[in-house]
Amino acid sequence: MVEDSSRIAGPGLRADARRNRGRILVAARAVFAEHGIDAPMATVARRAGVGVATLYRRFPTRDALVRAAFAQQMETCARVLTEALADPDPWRGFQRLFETVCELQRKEQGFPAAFVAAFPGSMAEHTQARERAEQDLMTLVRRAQAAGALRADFHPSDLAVALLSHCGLVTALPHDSAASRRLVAYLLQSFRTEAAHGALPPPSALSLRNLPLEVDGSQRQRPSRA
Amino acid sequence: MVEDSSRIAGPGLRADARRNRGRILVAARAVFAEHGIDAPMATVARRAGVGVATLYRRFPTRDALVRAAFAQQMETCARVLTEALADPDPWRGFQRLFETVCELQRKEQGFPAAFVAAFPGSMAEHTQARERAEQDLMTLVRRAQAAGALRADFHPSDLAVALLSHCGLVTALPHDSAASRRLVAYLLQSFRTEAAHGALPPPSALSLRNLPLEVDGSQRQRPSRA
DNA sequence: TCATAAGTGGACGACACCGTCCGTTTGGAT
DNA sequence: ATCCAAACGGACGGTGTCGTCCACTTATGA
Repeated sequence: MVEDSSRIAGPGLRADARRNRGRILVAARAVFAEHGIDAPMATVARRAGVGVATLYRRFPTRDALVRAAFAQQMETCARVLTEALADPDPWRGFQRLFETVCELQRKEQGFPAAFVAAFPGSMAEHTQARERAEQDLMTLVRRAQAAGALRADFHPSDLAVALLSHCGLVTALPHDSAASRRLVAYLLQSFRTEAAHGALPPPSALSLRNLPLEVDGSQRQRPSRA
Repeated sequence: MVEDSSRIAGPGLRADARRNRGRILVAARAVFAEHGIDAPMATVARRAGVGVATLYRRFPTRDALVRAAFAQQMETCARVLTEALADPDPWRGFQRLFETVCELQRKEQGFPAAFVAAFPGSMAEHTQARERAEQDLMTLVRRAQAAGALRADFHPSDLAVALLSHCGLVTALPHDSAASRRLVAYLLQSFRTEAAHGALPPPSALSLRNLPLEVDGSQRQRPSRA
């Protein structure tokens, strides 16, 4: 533990540079949460109190910034998976894993978009960590199934499906945590073996006509433009 | 039925104008499906074989274009709801409603984004239709609950939650219909009273490391920018 | 056939974001 | 105290989208 905050916020950097790097990451999370994952780089820079050049020098591409900004959350996910694996009750581990990741997505507003965007190729560095994670997940799933708690036809990819759909929900309704909780509860119940139809969290206040979204032109989109 | 295609494609318009209007709507659906809901207006115009001015004259805002482009799908949703209400078996009606809307979201690629974007305020014109839809939905839900098929603590807003999360999923994985089907099946099962854990459709090919998404800068986002 | 109003298309100015270049400032080692 | 490489910030040219304006074309009714 010789290098302390150095590792998280950049080693071999001059003191001021390291400080700025940290500020940028904080600002990035805030801005991404507020304006979506592709807010102008300049906005992040301004919020961090640095010039654009500094931002670009530290993070050459938006992708690099996004990844760095949410690396901590990604690590949390991995840690939670490890903890889940360590739980003597595999179903409880599985449940906590899912609930915790969803809670993270709900709370860290910019995270869901980053989460979805992070799945793709690139991220070559993390490939190994990912492979490990996938192994762990498979083990957890098998154990929970062997314990008779997780339905036998549950497939590990179902977790990704569930997490991605939850991402979509919290992106559409960033402030309706009731909705998120409901979805999580429903999904967990459908993953269980027995229809242990327990009590659900309270429903969302959502109705077909009252939805807290704006309509202005700029909206969520997909890949390239033209 | 005096005015025929006039109503769908613009009344009181000159013949050529009406034709162009139709072309624009077709082009818009295609472009939105391919490039996301905020592809450049010029792209739509080019694809439709008209000038930008024509596009803007007919649809002053992107929002108007989106709404018009997917009005048909919205109407389909409403029709399906009516059909569901007419089904003697309320649970089957409910199930078909959910499955059909999800199928529509899956097939009409641009539709999910439009669906999410359409919920918000504006749309004042359709408010009445919406209120009607909400009434119908509540009736359907109550009937299905009375029949003992839909769990008693199901809340109408849960349908919106389910649909929105499904939107998120198909937006993230536009080509993985297996994932969509799985989610639909899981949700329907968790809505049922008895844990009639029937067979699920085949799982998605999704894994933690292999995901068919791109990473380039332009990404899904939320409302305003700065 | 003709008159004309409705319709059309592309050029154009305004604007926002991107990412780099460069002159200035500053941390930290001697 | 001095020095310089590292770090900084803002200005700037490039690019792409928006939405309007206007001169030209065409459908339609007399």
